[in-house]
Amino acid sequence: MTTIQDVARAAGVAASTVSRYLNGQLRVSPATEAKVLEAVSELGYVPNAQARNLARRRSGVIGFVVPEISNPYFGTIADYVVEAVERHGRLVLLCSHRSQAVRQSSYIELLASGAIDGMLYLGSFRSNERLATAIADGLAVVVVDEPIAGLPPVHTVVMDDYAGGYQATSYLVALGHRRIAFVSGPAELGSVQERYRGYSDALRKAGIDPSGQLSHAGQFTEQFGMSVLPHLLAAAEPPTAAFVASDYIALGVLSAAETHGIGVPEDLSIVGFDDIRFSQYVRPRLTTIRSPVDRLAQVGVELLFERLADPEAPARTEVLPVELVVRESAAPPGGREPAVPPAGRQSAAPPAGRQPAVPSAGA
Amino acid sequence: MTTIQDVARAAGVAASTVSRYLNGQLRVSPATEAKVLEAVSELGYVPNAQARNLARRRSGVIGFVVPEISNPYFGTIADYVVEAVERHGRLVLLCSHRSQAVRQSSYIELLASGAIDGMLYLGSFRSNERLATAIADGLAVVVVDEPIAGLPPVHTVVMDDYAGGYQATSYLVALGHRRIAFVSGPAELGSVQERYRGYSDALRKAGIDPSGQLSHAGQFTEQFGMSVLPHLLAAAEPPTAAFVASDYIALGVLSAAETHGIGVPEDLSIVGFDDIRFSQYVRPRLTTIRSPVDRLAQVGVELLFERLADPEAPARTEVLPVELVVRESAAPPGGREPAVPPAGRQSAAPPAGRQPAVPSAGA
DNA sequence: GTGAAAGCGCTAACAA
DNA sequence: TTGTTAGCGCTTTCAC
Repeated sequence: MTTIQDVARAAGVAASTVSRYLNGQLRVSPATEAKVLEAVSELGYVPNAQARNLARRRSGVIGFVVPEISNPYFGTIADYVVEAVERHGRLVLLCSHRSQAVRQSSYIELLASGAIDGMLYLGSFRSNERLATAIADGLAVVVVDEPIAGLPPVHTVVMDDYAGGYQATSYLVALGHRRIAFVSGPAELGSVQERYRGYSDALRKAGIDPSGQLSHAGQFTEQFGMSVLPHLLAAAEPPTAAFVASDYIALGVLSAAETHGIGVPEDLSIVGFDDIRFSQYVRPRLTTIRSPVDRLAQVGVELLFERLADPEAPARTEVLPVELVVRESAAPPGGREPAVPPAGRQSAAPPAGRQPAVPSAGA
Repeated sequence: MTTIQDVARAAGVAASTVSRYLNGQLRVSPATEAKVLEAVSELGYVPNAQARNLARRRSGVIGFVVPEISNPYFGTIADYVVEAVERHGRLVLLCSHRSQAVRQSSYIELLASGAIDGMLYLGSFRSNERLATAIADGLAVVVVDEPIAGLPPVHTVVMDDYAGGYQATSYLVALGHRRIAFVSGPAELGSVQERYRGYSDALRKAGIDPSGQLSHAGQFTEQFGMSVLPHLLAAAEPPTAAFVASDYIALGVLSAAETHGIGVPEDLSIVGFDDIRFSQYVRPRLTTIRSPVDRLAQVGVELLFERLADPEAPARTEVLPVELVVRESAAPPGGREPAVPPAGRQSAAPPAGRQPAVPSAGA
């Protein structure tokens, strides 16, 4: 291994000169520059990352904590995170929730030990006490995608789940549906609650009582979607539509519908959430709410670097707008012609966003 | 930040004692142990990773280089990689091919700089000169999933693509098909070529000339699958089956088939490759070759740690067995009843594996 | 079993 | 512009 000393010696200058030149902190004389450059390429010098990090008191690494990277929704975010982080000249350490580091909550130690400079946290739990402690201790973390309850003020980026729920439901209402089920992931999650709130408000606005509707909460999996369909069909008055607040679940519902001989959208309209890649390949193509995962990652990374640059700045929360993507899985009840022209992407007059905890609601 | 010196002082011992005790290199007297332990928890001491790494001359981090983590096939591997690496007490640095670090080939520098101790390389190129140089320079890398041409001897883990191609094709032949198309990803990839070789040999064994069959190579995407179907249908004598050497492509073919009114498997049988998660949710459920991604990751990580422990050991190549998973997308031609009972998973007498470059072939 | 001391390779004052 | 001098916090000989 060749060190900066070797280079300095070969170039006939001091190590600090080499260091500063290589770090662009110094305009050196052309002569020195030439000598240093030659020595570097001659010796094939590559600065030692550990030594540099020790001296700089940072690691140059950002941790990305995520439930499971095999889920393409998270994987897509990861790709954008890597891209954004590396644009900042740093690297990404991957921590699956399934993994040791996270299970033992030792990802907090990753921060404490300086192995990572900051952390993008994407959790699928309602709350996380150790995370709360870490944030309170001043560790640099940005919460992403799923709001975590009970945390000290912290930079956060989430989708506008409320607006998404509102748009999806309004669209179904506009198509003429009156019995619209709500199917979603774990009921304790903030994102799920927001989507439900949007759904409820859209129903109320149409004079429909949300409490009279079918509602099922489970996991964000196809399996849950498949298992939930029979429950929908078994109702005294089965719904003619469902707002399925996750494309994964929606794909399962679609699959089960085919098995049960239920036509989509003739017998059952479905609007999903997320717009994962597969949603445009299934039949019928899934009408869904597109959430901007690219923005989520970019904004998350930006906030983290802001936090790193200014630990004192007040915590911000960014709520990213979503949009309805009209495809084939929703139509007027009974297979009638569309009452509303579903031309391209459109939004059904979304309300302002997540913030208004109590938007204009009818009984 | 509390340092090991602080702990030593508080415990009334030397820093080296604390260090050795904490690293389990030393049995200390109960009295010292108690004092050290108390000081540690009292002060909330967490060792500084940079300093430790500098002294130890390692980073404790393994790099995982991958085309794009949003692809669930790779994402699944990543989950297993993280798990296996953390079992070894190390961490995983994620490098997408799309990312800066990899595009500039500077992931080589990650190794040279000591930012990572070793690298799991998953590439989707036929060859990579800089990688070859790095390996020749003695950097610790293990090539995974896709063989790379022109590399010095290096630990490698791949699927038994040849056997997979052979099994898939034999199965279609056994069902009674005689016109079996081959659809796959980039023709220059070693894995694709192996699958084709298995396909060809299986055909020859059945007395079918592979050169008389339709063959299309493209990308590993649904889009390519959708675009390829019309070419299949346009043939003078359209194939009654296709070995689609990637589930992604197969999903696209399935989707296009529905659009074109082609029944699967009645009009066209399809066998995929990989057995990605979605393959069991599409209709018809995809009959495919399951490749053991969990094993791939585990073995890859094992080999890397072997390499780290013994840089001199000769390079090994592990070829992982695959298996046919029979579901619904393949049936006898013309929708007749199965000529072969497709009970559960079964394999159609796979030949030995990848190694025999020229297995028993009939004209 | 324990301590003192010498680095690991780099950066960052402070001088010159 | 360049060199000198201290460390960064930990591990690891080598004595005791």
